[in-house]
Amino acid sequence: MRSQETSFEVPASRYLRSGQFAALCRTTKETLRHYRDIGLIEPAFVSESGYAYYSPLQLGDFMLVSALQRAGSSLADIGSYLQDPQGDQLEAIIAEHVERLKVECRALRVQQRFLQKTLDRARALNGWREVPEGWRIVELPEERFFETDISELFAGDDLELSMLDSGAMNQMQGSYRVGLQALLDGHPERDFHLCAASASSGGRGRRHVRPAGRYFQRLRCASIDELLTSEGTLFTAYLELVDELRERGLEPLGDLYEQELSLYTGDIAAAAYTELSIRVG
Amino acid sequence: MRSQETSFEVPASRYLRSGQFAALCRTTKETLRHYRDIGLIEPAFVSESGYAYYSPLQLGDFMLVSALQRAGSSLADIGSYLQDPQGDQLEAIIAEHVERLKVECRALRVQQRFLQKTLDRARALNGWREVPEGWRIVELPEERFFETDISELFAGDDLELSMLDSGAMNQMQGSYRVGLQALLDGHPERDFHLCAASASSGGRGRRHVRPAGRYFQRLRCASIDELLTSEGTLFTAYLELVDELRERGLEPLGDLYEQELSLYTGDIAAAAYTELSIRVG
DNA sequence: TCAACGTTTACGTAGCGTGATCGTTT
DNA sequence: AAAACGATCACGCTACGTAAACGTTG
Repeated sequence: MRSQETSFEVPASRYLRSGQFAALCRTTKETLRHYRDIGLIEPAFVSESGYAYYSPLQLGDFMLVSALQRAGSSLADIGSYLQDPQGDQLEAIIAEHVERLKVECRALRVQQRFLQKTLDRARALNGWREVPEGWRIVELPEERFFETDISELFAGDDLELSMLDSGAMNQMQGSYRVGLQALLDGHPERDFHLCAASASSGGRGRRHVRPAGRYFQRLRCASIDELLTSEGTLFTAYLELVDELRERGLEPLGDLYEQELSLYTGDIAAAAYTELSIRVG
Repeated sequence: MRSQETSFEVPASRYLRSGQFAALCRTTKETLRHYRDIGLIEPAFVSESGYAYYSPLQLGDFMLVSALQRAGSSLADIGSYLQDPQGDQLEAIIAEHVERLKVECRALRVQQRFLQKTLDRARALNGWREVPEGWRIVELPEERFFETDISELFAGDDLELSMLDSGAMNQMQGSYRVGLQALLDGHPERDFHLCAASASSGGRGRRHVRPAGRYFQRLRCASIDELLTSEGTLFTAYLELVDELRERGLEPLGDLYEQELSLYTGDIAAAAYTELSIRVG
């Protein structure tokens, strides 16, 4: 347990065996062994019995490798960069990868927001299980968001897909607002808005505030078939909602909000759940 | 090019072929095909000729899949979750993965800082190429950082490794401060500090400000052998620096700062570069 | 008719994980 | 002497990528 070819005594206590070093790097022995096999990170020395010993300083090497790896380099590439650590090549590579990591970090935050929203919708849909009647009255706090007027979409003949390109990430979860007056007039399509809690910088949406208050809330289950076929009568469900309100002696006091609750849209015939909310007296 | 079994006419223009949908998802056709093979994301319908058509709505599915995947799920698991989108299982899974993404996002930022620092060090080391004399006088701005007193480490017999466990990430890049008086007394080890620009919340380090001014800067190249063997004379290089200053008629006016510039520590015999800075009149 | 695009099949690849078997350290 | 740890070898696995051969669309 002592280095043979070096000129000095190695204080053994300062070196780590593969398992310990793996724990320090928060990885496994096998990964370290793989790196040895391809000549990426060699142990500081190897004992006569074949045990590999690493210096704690080599944690820096491992961090460099794993950072470059997550930034998209192959282990082979990383190995060749490390052959000449002083070269400009490594410098350029790192500079590029710092940028990539920034981008990936932003993407991660977007994905996290997406999952959080999906989770919220799943919980909301689960919540409706305890309301077999399909409606309820709830107190909602004030909420602020950005919105885009998409009334024009219903004027033309076919759906404009270009909007999916930019900002599609945040707007995939459908969330809509219909102006109260247009709703009462029987023409919801004339004041129809897409709501998004996108980043404050994104898009040219306008701010909107949904006031706090008592809301009549209703679960709506619409098949995609219905949505695709009912060209003229796309909004009948909205109009029926107004009738339903009056039957119960409730007066609509504000705009109508619709929130998608569906999770999986792969099956084209699957049901699409949405939550309708409208402020009442 | 018309769906056979559905009861309504499909407006073909609203569906995307595999390549288009792949572009929308920012992935490749092959990935989509793989997902078809394992039954993860099926196309909305398949034409008689065998072409797969996807609905733009399915972008949501793809995003859910890729978000869960990056959070650590296998495609097989994701597939079984999606079998029952309403179940509590998916809800629990997502909740867990939101947490994992948060953690990974923090780790990514740490890795990015690490790469940035590595890049800075590489550039600094490259900069010394144009200074063959090995020293120069530079103007440095004020800099603030946190530091930990590690004088005790040099009192005991062997190096304390426990500090590597917590906060090792930010402290791997060696950056040290030696008090001027201790330096002039010939005992640098009595006032020795580890500097780290860690997150403001991290650790119980104390703040320190390096004042702006004219600094005498010197590149030092020490072999790891030297660092490991020279138990008592670990700091001779510091003391020689003070002599060197006086020979040039310069008076040391502040603490000594040492900054690691080495990139690759894997080879035990490799040289370790550090940059010494001390304020002068 | 041609370019661009699509599908299927078969096989290849990177970065490890998983035993099984054996030796080492404490 | 036992339990924990480590090494080596061979094979397996996931999530795709690639090449070939051929059909489809505009």
